[in-house]
Amino acid sequence: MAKQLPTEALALIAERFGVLAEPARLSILNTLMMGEHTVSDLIEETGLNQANVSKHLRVLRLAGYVARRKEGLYAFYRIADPSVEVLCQIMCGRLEEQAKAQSASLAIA
Amino acid sequence: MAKQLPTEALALIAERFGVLAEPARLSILNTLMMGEHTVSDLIEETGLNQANVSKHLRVLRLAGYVARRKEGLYAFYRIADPSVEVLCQIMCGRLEEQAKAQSASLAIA
DNA sequence: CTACTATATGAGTATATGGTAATATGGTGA
DNA sequence: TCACCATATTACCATATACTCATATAGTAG
Repeated sequence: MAKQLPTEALALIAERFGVLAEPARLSILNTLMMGEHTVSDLIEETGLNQANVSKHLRVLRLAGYVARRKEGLYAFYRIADPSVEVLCQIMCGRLEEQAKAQSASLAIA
Repeated sequence: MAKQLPTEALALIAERFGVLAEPARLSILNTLMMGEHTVSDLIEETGLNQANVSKHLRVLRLAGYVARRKEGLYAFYRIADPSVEVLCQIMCGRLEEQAKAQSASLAIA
């Protein structure tokens, strides 16, 4: 089915996954899935501090997951890549299945 | 569409993404997508050393991405979670789109 | 201009993790 | 038993990165 991917491709893919491998960034993305938000909104919603949110947004933006729109003093961020939601849904589905399987095996034992 | 996920769920999801955020592990998974392999096979296919492959396999196994079958001296590993392939395909698709968009914008400039 | 606000960034620190070498484990065969 | 093999694990080091504090940038209002 799949061919061996070249080293560079693997590195790029790993990097993209790495951007999602952070609870803080997932929290930001999760909030943005409900619509466009300013940085201030995100600070409030996620409970993270300002510098932290700003830095994570930078990472997300450089990876192409989110996009920015400036308006006056405010910066509005939004999801720029619809696949984010799909990826998270798949992960959530996996977690649920594994939790179910685990509780089932515990019930047997 | 999506609700705010609890902190614990975010941490778990991040951890799962983190397991995929490693070129070496992706290389192993990529090889396993072509079928069951022994550790020795994987060492040869990926070019990684023995300890390294063994460690990454442990991480993949604990995360539920791969499963192990022992037979005599050999350990056979296989993909245990079909969503791995989907996740990687989505990522590859993103990379291609972004590369296309980037070259297009360069052509304009 | 100054003062204020929202956001971005730089420096420093602490922690996590990948790579490697050495060793341990466990199965096989003489 | 011993020798050998495949795999797993441990210890150590080096690097990467997330968090915090402080500061910079930039827009707005007076």
